[in-house]
Amino acid sequence: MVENEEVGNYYENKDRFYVAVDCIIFGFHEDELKLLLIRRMFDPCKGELSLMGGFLNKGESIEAAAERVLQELTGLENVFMEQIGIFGEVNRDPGERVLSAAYYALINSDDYDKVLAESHHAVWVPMKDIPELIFDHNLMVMIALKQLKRKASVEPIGFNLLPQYFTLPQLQTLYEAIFGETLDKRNFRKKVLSMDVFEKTDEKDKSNSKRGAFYYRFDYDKYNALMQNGSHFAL
Amino acid sequence: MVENEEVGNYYENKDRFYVAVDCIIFGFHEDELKLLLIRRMFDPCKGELSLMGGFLNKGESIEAAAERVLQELTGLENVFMEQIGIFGEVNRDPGERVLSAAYYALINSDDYDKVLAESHHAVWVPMKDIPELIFDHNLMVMIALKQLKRKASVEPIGFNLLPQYFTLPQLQTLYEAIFGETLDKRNFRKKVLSMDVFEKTDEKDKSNSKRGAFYYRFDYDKYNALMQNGSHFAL
DNA sequence: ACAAAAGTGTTACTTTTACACCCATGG
DNA sequence: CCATGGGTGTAAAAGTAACACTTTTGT
Repeated sequence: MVENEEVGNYYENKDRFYVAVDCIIFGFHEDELKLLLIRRMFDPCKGELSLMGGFLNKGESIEAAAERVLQELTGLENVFMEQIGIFGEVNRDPGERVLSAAYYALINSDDYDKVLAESHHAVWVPMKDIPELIFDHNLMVMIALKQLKRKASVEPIGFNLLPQYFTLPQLQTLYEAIFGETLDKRNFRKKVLSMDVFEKTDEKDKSNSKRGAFYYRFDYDKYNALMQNGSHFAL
Repeated sequence: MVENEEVGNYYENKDRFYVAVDCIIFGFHEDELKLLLIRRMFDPCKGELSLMGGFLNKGESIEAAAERVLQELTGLENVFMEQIGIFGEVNRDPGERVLSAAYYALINSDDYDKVLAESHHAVWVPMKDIPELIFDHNLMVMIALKQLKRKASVEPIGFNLLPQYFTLPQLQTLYEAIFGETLDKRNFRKKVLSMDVFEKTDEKDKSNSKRGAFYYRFDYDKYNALMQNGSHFAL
């Protein structure tokens, strides 16, 4: 018995579902990897912490919805985002059946619209202090972190969490935070610099030491050129 | 202006969407990696090739829907499946707006319900000969293959494509098919056997040579035990 | 006897890890 | 002048990649 042999009315009497997007927004501040969460001032789960989310609209692609939701909280556009999947357990949202497409985003935690974020009661929470969140948001965070680790070990996406100019000690601390392990200073620098996609500047950051550490910037052009030729990035 | 400050009726007047699941079903036969596709005997796109799909039902998790769809075609249960993401471009399905969650599955291409598959006009197509499929199914296939490669290099999932008993030459051919590159016989065997999760039998497969190759089987218990102790699989 | 696939070790090379001291500067 | 973080090279170890001949057996 092949149910589909019927003709026409293919979409008739199929069920339709609410679809949300939720954003796992990573930032890096005070040597820690953090998430931008919101304190919900609305039901369901008023007063609790959750990821920033929103509903998918008619005529809007899922990716566009994720970008819109991120922008509604941070004012940012053209941010590095990656889908981690759709979450569709029947009772994940106790209020109504809602499917949720989760995306993680990497932002520079100095450079976003703080007033806008404030209006959503947003707070930065260090990864190691993430409390219980609503629904299946803790699961989403766990998977996002796993995917971030994997991706960061294979593509230079960490820079999205730093300002344009950054020092090597900063970069190392960032990667230590992402991978959750300490790295050898000399080996780290050796590897990073051997990629030849960093441009050293003459400026120094003296906020962390008397001597000061040189600022570098990531050279996207060099990087793209290398990628053409089958090179491979790995940290 | 924070749109969400309103109370109650949270889900009111949000849009609802059709949600489908599509299965990228991998098999391995005649030294080739293949996909199980269906010739559509129904609209839209009647007569064309597509992935096996189906609509998500009320009260059914997305994962359950994927398992059901796979079973509708193959009769199989408890199959290795993994989500590759949700596809939500507005016009991906020209008939109606439908979101689709894509899953890939690994099955043993000798062991499924062929009559059932036949009734859906299913055909095995070698990966290298995949023609143009409907909608965004080619994109899904591409991403599934990428994910399969990555996963296979880090977890022993290839066995799902083979019968319980298999020979090392078979195993090697499989991995060559997955990765799309030839592997050194001695290095391959060395690595595989060094993992100590294979049990050699006394039986030989003589279908490919006069001498015959010993059958092995994958020992899931040994594997799980090793994984507990922080070991790491990689091919 | 021979064709055809199965099976088997060693060496060079590349990558990864471990490790300790001097430098520059503001206070 | 000294405390603090920034910067630098080398050697051992592990892992990966390259490579050729012998074995078995059905025809």
